[in-house]
Amino acid sequence: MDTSPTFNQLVYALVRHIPPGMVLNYGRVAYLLGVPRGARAVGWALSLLRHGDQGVPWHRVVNARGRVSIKGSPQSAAEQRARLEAEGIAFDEQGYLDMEGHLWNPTPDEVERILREARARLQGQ
DNA sequence: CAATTGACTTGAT
DNA sequence: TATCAAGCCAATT
Repeated sequence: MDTSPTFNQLVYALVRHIPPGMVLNYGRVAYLLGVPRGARAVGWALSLLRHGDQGVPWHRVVNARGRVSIKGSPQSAAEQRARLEAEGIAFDEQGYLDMEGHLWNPTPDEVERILREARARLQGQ
């Protein structure tokens, strides 16, 4: 059996560490996980949380253009925006937020630590 | 195992 | 700024 963590599990592990009031875009999450072009897969992973987010602050992940990017569920998109605004992130009249001032930028060390403990915790599940 | 699915990204128009 | 086409990816069918 392959007990190594799936990509999705690592996505959740990293996203769980995004501080309130900070955001990350899909592409950056993928990059930090070592899959530079896996942005789309990150979106897929987060979409699976639709039925229960299990403490994963999915609302802190937006697209590279700085906008909420949830398709198919207007209510979920509205919820994401509301959660971000509740954390102090403002949106302009066109729905863009300030990525420049709220982009979470963890040190490589921190990312490595997060992933290491995630692997240890998920090992053999 | 091939096709399908999306909360993606970039570059061009 | 809005659209569109391509390229990419893990998970699901």
